[in-house]
Amino acid sequence: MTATIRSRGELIEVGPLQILPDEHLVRAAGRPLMLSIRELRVLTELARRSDRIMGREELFRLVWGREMRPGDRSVDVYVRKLRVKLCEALPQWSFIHTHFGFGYRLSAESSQESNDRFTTE
Amino acid sequence: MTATIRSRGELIEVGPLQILPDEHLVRAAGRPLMLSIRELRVLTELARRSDRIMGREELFRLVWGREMRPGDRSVDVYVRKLRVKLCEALPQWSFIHTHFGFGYRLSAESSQESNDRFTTE
DNA sequence: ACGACTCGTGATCGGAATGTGAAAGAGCTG
DNA sequence: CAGCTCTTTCACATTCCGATCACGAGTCGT
Repeated sequence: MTATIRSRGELIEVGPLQILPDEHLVRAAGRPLMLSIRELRVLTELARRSDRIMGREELFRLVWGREMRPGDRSVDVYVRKLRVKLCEALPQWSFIHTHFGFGYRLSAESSQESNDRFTTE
Repeated sequence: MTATIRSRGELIEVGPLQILPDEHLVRAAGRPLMLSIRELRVLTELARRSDRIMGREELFRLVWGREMRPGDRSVDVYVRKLRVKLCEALPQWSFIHTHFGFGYRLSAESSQESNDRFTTE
């Protein structure tokens, strides 16, 4: 293998994340992330609609290819798994944001720029 | 370079606020605001009639879908919640103005009248 | 100034939505 | 089969929201 990065197919960039769905590859600041198939699919669908809120049902339909049964927590579980791996790779960033009652939103936000409002103490 | 924001459905703009009711999303100077369902509904109804005074009863009817009982302070409470979040996001701006005895009015007014255009990265 | 009414604001409470860890099930490989 | 990884499901913990209350501050009429 050469060191040349040849990216075929779709490339989705969200902040320091590079997602190449067709190559089953995600890079966090250049470093490859080890994701399972489901994890990759969930992240990909979220990334395709980054900065927008995605309902659980919609996300489930896109990833699992069928309707979500009421009470199904699969989406939450995989969001959790992704958060853990993303936080391990890029601790100062947060990516998957919960919108209570609606769903999730993928946006690259660094903790540095968003935490400057608490000046007390 | 910001990617094109694909926004479907209604878009209401009030100064530096972008409200997308169908996406359950509000942007303050481009940054997403975390609002609850009720908060979003109240802000949306106010924004649909921006620069006009809206009575509590009318606002309550539109958001809650029923008649307001006398002494109900729900509208006030949610106006308060919205003010807090809007002020956190855009301290230089004031949006929800009280008209004593009548109701509230949504208008984007900047306290720094000079040159403070909101920066759009 | 006084009282009556309106509004601001923090607090509480129950229920619901979400976070989280782990067990159980399914599939794959040697 | 034995061991592994991934997926699904479950149970419990935690957080959040919405409704309401209480009290203080503000506003208006007299």
